[in-house]
Amino acid sequence: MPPITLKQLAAELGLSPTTVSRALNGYPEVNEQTRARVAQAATRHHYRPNTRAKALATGRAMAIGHIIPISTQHEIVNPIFADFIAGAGEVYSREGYDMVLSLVPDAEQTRAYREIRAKGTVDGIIVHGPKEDDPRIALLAELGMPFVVHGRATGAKVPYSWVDVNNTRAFQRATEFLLDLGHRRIALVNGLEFMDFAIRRRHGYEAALAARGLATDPALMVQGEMTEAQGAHAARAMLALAHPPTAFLCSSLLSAMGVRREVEAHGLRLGRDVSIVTHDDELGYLRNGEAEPIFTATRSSVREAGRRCAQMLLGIIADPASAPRHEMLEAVLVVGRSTAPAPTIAR
Amino acid sequence: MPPITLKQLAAELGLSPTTVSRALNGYPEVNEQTRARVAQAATRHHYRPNTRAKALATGRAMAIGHIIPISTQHEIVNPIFADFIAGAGEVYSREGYDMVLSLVPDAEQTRAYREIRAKGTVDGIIVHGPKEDDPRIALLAELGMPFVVHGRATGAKVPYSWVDVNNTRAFQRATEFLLDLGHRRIALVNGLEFMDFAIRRRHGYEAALAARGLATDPALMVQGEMTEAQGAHAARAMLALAHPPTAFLCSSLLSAMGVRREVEAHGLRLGRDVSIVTHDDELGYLRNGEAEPIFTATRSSVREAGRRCAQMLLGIIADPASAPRHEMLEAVLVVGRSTAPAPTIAR
DNA sequence: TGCGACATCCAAAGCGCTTTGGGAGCGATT
DNA sequence: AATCGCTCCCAAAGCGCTTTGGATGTCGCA
Repeated sequence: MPPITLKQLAAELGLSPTTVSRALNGYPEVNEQTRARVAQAATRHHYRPNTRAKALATGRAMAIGHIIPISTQHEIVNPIFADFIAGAGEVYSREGYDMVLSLVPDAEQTRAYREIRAKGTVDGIIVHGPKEDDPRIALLAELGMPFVVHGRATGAKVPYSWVDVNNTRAFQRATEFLLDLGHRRIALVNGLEFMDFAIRRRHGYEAALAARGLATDPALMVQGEMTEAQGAHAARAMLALAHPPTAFLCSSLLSAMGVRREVEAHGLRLGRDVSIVTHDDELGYLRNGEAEPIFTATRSSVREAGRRCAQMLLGIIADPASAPRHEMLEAVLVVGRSTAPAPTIAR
Repeated sequence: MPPITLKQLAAELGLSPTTVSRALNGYPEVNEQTRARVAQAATRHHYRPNTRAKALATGRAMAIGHIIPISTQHEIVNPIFADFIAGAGEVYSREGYDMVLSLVPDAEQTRAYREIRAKGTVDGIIVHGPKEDDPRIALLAELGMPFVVHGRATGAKVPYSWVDVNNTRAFQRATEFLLDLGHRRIALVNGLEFMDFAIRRRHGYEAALAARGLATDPALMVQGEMTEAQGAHAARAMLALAHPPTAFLCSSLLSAMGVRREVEAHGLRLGRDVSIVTHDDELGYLRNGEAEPIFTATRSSVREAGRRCAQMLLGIIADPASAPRHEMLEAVLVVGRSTAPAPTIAR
């Protein structure tokens, strides 16, 4: 049994489709009594307007697109993503929007965005995982499609709307915190540094060191996929150095867990011999402790970022002519049990 | 500049919309030469048929819905999900389908599925995270909407299509493996046991023990969210027992990492004093080692499951009258460095 | 009594596409 | 020369909704 249509509903009520449509959409030119009758019949039949037809008639798809770049070189379909989606999804379902995902191979991005525009399945787009000089931004701007970037793209020439965490400041702050504890050999276990966020994190780290007159040491800086193995590998290599680091700054909880494992495998104690500060995205299934954090961390909810992005995009769609919007989220530095003053006795 | 329409394209070519449509869709009643002209003009203008209009005309939305239940009690928006989506997404984009996600609070499931059906935004649905006696299955069957369940729902009364890992056999096999190594005190760190997969895993574990005439010990069985903390908590409690387990069977790599941490914190050595076998979903960003596995594991790619689900669903949509389909994926037992014969000397 | 104002409803067009039901043109067949 | 059978194209209807532009009826007021 197919779903009931507006026309059928109208026929049953002895009304015209016009009136029923108006009644349901709250237009004034309909008797309140009739409106009530219509509403009642609608709920009785579980009537829902067909989205495709409505979209065609109104020109609004009532859907937002999330385009996930998939490349052979790295995984963007990552732990961050699920939580971000969850946050954005909350907003969409509250506002009656659908969320459509497209996985697009890196090579076909231009074609894909064009196509999505032409197909008209979505009213706006959220851009994930911006890289330095990301070409997608200029493309979307040119296509005239509303969009919000989660993150920023250093080097973009056109203005655009974004929601981002202050990665630079967060990592600068974290580095300062470790410096204040007396650490001088601080390692950076970063994400892939063609990703914008990773670039900014490194800048923050470098700025903090520079402010104290300290030079960076390439041997203490790695970049890569933010996995547990990455952390373990990095720590293993660095702890074997003649001058090993006394502290690690990690880009994700997973990396931090890898570092912790290797630190402990070396017979060192975390939060005494070695300190770790990590960035914590507050992922649903990867918590940094409960009430009290385990790792000292720069904490910023990616789910909240998802909510903000979604909200901003809906705002832009409602008022497309408005100026680009920006929202900077500040990460808070929460102190856990993974940091302590630098050991004074040389190891 | 709005995207070009069929009509405009036809006008430019001096043809009727009918002919252009047929040319583009490969119908035979059009001159090959004209078809070529049309095709060329189409690509030149980046023409893409408007999905909404096409959907309305054909009655096919060319989209698949993934409904993610969100409940207050636990997170289904979990690490599994991103990888599953990635797998399914591959198939969809290859076949020209869109993927639409809806986050639906547990309480509103019935309403939500009805609504999705009536709105006509999708041609089929993939059901995530089935629970015991999951009501969604009967509901979808009644609505006459094509669907495939990722997993199964013990106790469902109607026939339905599913793709599932043989969780029972996997955990039975893993338990036997540990028993063969001489372990007698084997702990089970399971997922939440109202989830179907967790129930089956427990059954497999119990069956293996029973087959050797061993009783289960409630003190060695926990269930919960599969996080690193869960593993650590469970291990801490169990290692403090008078008769601690010599082996752990974990439902996820994260739990296993938690167990490992606690084991090492107790000064025990993994793969000598204590063994761990875990289930490994082969998540993109949570790898169990590289070439050689770190943990001995029952391994089954959730991304592959996503692909299979998607493929099956498209098959059902193509032939809705066909009988329900089933696909059982077998997990392989891969041996890593986390298992060894049970220590003979009592600790 | 007549007229404008208002409230309430409806017919029809249109969104961009597919699809049914022809119809014109043309060479081949009888 | 009339007919048949193709090939190739088109007009028009329809998918389910919104929206413009009336139509009808009722009421108040001069």
